[in-house]
Amino acid sequence: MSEAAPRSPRRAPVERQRDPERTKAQLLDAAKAEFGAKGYAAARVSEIAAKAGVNKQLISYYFGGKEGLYNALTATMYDDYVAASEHDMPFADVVRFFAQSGVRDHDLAKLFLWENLTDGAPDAIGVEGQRGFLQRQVEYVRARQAAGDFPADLDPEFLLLIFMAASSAALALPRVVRAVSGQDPNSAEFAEAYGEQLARLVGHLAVPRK
Amino acid sequence: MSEAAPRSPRRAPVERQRDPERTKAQLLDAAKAEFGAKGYAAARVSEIAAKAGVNKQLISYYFGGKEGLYNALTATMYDDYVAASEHDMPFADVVRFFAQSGVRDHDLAKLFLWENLTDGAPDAIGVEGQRGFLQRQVEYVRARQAAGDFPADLDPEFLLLIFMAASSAALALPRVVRAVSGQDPNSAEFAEAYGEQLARLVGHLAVPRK
DNA sequence: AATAAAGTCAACCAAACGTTTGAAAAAGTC
DNA sequence: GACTTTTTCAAACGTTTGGTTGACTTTATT
Repeated sequence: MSEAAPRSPRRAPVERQRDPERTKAQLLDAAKAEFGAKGYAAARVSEIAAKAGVNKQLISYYFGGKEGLYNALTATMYDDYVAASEHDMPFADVVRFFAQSGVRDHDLAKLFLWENLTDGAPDAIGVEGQRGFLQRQVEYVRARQAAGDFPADLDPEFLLLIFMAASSAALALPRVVRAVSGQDPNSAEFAEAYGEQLARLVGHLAVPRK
Repeated sequence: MSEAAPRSPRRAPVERQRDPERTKAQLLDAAKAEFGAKGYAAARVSEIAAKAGVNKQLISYYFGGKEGLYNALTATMYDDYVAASEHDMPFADVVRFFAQSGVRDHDLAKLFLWENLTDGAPDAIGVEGQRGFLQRQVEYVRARQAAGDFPADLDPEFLLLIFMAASSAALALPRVVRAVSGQDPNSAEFAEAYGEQLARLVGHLAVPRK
């Protein structure tokens, strides 16, 4: 082991033993998993720290405690959804997209449901981004309705609500899913089949052309 | 005050100072409110006892602790729903019924959602009653489909899931409701309007007669 | 009336939890 | 290379929480 390897001409990016950015990212990741799985009250900071592989004190150091960590997490929660609002797909596909969000990022989707069920702070952070996203969706539904995708006597706002709620069945009502269909609500197969049925239902709402 | 009132011939039911049944009922009521509002983990037994107006020790005495109380509560949770399954109404009305369950018994409906979101114990109590109720609903949807209320290419099981999830929008996604419609998701007006829209949507799915 | 049983409560306890403290090790600066 | 700041950790702390103990009061039994 005495002969040193020839010094690599291109410096590999230094593997820092200590890296605050990496540590924070690890904590946020672990927090998403823990909060998503158990909700805020049942989540344990020790568990988050263990999952992130760091000392639990760093939660206080970087985020000011459990609550601060939760806030930091939910503040950026809707960015993914907002990013996906640059669509040009038929509404049936949008619904499919929603229905599979539980498969794409299970923890995030569950966190979203916890946040809604708790519904404690009406002035929660990140709501303005969420609101903008939702408003855009409503406008989109309205346009689709004008194009004949939906009957005229249905309100676009309610239509969006109905299909967002319906899309979250696998995560919001897993026990009902199991009892009714016998399938595993978390499986990709179920999400696929469920999204397909939802899309079909949307298709049946189209106003027949004269 | 010396003249005694003429002894009432019909003995009024004795107002007992101590009444285990009444105490238990008060605890169960308070538990439903507390668990429904905050979920199991965030619920506090002291809070439940205070709300019931009794000493918290009685929770251990009668139900064997917090968990026992929760189990006793959820065990009878579906009785109301099961009782309502003696229906003969069109599916649109069933959907309206679902959509307003959050107004009829807000705590119970939220408890149901907590229970689903947690989804910890797959062998939870009371599931057999729930399962029976749901199976009956599926059969009902199937019959309605045969009668032409739904297109043939939609699965009855998925249809039930879709509309159960959609019906719970006000409770499961209150923030989305507020952001999209601006209305108070807990108001009776919203439940009314939302149920109406859901019913209309169901109506549009009916297969046109030849 | 005496006695036993059941019901209720205030005070106390042990465990769990999030946070704080104090110090060590690494990274940055001059 | 010395000095400062940043990052990390282990241990201790104070608080909260669900549960228990033992006494007291009402109800039932004889």
